[in-house]
Amino acid sequence: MASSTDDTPEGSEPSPEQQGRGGRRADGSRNRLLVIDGHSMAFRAFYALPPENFSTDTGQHTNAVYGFTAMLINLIKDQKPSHVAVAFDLDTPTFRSEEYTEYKGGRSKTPEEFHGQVDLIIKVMEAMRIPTISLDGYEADDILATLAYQAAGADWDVQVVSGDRDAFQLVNDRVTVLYPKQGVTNIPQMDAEAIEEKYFVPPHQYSDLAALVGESADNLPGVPGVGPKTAAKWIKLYGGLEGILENLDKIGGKVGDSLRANIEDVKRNRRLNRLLTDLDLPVDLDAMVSQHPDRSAIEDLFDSLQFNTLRKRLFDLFGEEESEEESDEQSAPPHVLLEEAGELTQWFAGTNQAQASVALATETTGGTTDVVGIAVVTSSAAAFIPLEPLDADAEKVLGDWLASTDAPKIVHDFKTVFKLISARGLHLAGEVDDTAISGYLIQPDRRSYELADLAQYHLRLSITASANDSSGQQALDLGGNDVASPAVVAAYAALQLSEHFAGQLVERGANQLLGGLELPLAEVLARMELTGVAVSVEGLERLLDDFSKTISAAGSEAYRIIGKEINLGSPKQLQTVLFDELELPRTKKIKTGYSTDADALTDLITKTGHPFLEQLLAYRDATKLRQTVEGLRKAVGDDGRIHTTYLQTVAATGRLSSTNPNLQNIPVRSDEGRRIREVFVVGHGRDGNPYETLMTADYSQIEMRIMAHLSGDEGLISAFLEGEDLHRFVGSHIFGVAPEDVTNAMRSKVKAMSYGLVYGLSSFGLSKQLAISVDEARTLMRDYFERFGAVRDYLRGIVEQARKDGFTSTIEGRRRYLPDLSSDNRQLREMAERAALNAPIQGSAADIIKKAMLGVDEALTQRGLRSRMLLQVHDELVLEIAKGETAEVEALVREQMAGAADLSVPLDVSVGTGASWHDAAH
DNA sequence: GCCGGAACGTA
DNA sequence: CGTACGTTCCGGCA
Repeated sequence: MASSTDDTPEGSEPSPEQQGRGGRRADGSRNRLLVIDGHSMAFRAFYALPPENFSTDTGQHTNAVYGFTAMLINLIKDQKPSHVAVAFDLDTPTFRSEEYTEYKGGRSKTPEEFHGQVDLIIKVMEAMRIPTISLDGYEADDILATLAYQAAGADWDVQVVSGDRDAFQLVNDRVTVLYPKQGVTNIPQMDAEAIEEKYFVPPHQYSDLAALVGESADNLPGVPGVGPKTAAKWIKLYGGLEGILENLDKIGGKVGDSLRANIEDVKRNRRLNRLLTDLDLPVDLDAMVSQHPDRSAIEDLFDSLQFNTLRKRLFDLFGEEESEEESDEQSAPPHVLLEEAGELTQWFAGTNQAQASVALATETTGGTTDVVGIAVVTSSAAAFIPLEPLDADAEKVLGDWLASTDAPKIVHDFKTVFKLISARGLHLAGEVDDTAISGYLIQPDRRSYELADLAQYHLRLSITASANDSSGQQALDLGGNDVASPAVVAAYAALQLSEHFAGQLVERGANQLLGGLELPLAEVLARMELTGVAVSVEGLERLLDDFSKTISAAGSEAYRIIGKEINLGSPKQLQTVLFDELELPRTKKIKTGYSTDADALTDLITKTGHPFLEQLLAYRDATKLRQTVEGLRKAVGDDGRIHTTYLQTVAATGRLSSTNPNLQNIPVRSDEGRRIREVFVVGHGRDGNPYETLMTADYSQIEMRIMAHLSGDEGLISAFLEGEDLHRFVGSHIFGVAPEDVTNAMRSKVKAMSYGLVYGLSSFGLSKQLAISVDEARTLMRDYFERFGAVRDYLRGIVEQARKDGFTSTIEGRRRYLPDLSSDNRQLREMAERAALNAPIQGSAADIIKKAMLGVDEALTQRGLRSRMLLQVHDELVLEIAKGETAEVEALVREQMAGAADLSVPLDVSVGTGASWHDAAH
């Protein structure tokens, strides 16, 4: 606890001008209370920051929360209060509104975007351990006044933060008001002098002045014709409002008449604007002592609010004490150093069969990361094995243990660990848990599965440095704890986490998903990543040239047309040219103005035919392609292959994602784009032997098949059983024509709708996509559901069930939690509903191809084939086929992919081969 | 230097 | 007012 706020300085020097011993801190300085009018400052923040720039991806606006929190952090930093509290109004009537029903009337309705933000601010305050106070029947201002009165009485300094001028009456030599001038960053201090300068009266008479002048914010009309100057003159002359009332008849002129005519209003104003200082508050001053934030609560909350910079600023503010406070928790369990074969053998024998958590100590130099040591922690022992140096015998003992399937291991991020140690020729097996994956299965929509984050969240355990980022200098010092400690801590944390997760995995029925699918898949993915895919560097360079030519041609033509050079990659500059200078019709509105995306531009072309648009689109296309190619060229490794990284814990539905580079979004839809697939080619083995061909194998219409299976719709199922063109089949039923009479237009409508259903498409969305009227779209959907009613029932049931359970499930039992299904924010709720429609389908497809990958890998290994899997693109696998293995591999791939799930419809797999990815497509 | 927004590639 | 991703560029802000 922060000792600086200890307010009982017993044993220390007594203060000279004691008014009460509570008024002093231990170091002799006065206590300083910061109290904030929550609502008024939340509103200020709300209007200072545009709501559209501050919202979570679930649609909750956070501008007021952000602004409020930022303001608070700044205030704490600048003012260094020893005590902090925030007061809020309640929605209930106050004595003011009871007396005067129009009180604060005439205010425009609270904007929709403000909704829910006060609750969030209160949550932030809880996480920051700052008391929030509200009192039935009273306003926040009265609470502020009471607190200011109490604190000043105890000889504290008080700062009242409020956007309400009534607070000025509280100012005295102990109390100042921080009154925001504009926004929430500019909050000047109003002391007695400042108030007198501005309103010509001392603070204790401000309320008299306000009663005369009126306060429009509170809907309190004053005396017409009387402004601050006149009011101040009277106040000075008669010593205050009381004196004025006694001398009413002496005041001459028109304003005097006006005053007499409105004197009841003035009296009422004065009654209403007097703040109460004698409330019975549920919290006393000592409870407001400034505390460190609840770190894990802040982490959770700021995660969901998507506040990243604020999080840092907040922790920086409390930074020093933080590390001190938690240093105990961060220390590694005591561990032994194992350096010789004998020591290793003995230690591992001692921990035989116990689940052992393994973590690496690594060192990164010039972009490459090397393993420098391995930490092993069990429930009863901990060891660290430095790899540099490690003699051959000892390395053999270690290698055998790591590779042993009989030695159960817990790892965090198995795939990365597997890849790192494989660079040293070591193999990792026997894994029984990967805490990153467990964490993901339990909570698939987390932002991060970093060990430190999970440990903090689930265990309230703080670990500072991750095992992976010991700095170079320390890493060399293998004798000390510098390298060992973070790795041992990491292994320790993973062990604790694994225990913590075990029960939850069982509860959720996720054990099979972990042990039977994700864990073995992690190793398959690791090998795919290590293998990489061969590319033709010359091919990439040729494309770079070609696309560059297109870019400069389209660019200069575009510049010629508009008569100047702008940055065609800047939507902002484009907006100026298109809508201000060329005066083209406005497109759909976006946050920053009007859209210039491809849809909007195409639309403009049909409307105006302006030649600039065509060049712009060509320029955009070509730059996008060049970017892709450029990214690929930079990613080619020394082995002439591109090694992507698959992320197994990112997509909330259970899909993989691919990064660095992303090989799951290589163009395929346009001719020019497909040229990029030509540079992905068949390559050589590590032994230098060439492979024979690439093979692609993909599921056709897997999502619609899953939809047919899950819904049990007889019509859809028979479509797949008959093996007919799905969209033609569906089209023939909806439009009531023979399959062969389904036109292309009909087919594409049906296709769009079928896929749209998987995403929770509305008739509005469908109409936009197909450029038809909403009416026509609605009819189309009605006909569709009339014919395939079980689909509609299924989709409805999904959302209902999910609302009841709180989650959706895939065919393998993978869950996605959707708490927003019961949100009272419509936008949030509808987003969650669409996610609920999609998650079981997209997720089941992910389950299926993951199972297929395990099957294919296993079959390849079992048959001793050299052919290998290279890529996965959601419903497609790319393999590299060794000489003479084409037929056998094709057969096994078909078998494994088709057999990966037992659905009520067949899983159709199409396979192609060729020298390039493009040629292998079918 | 960081971060959000816009745009666009894939399934 | 259609789900799930990753990357790049721009421009405002610190």
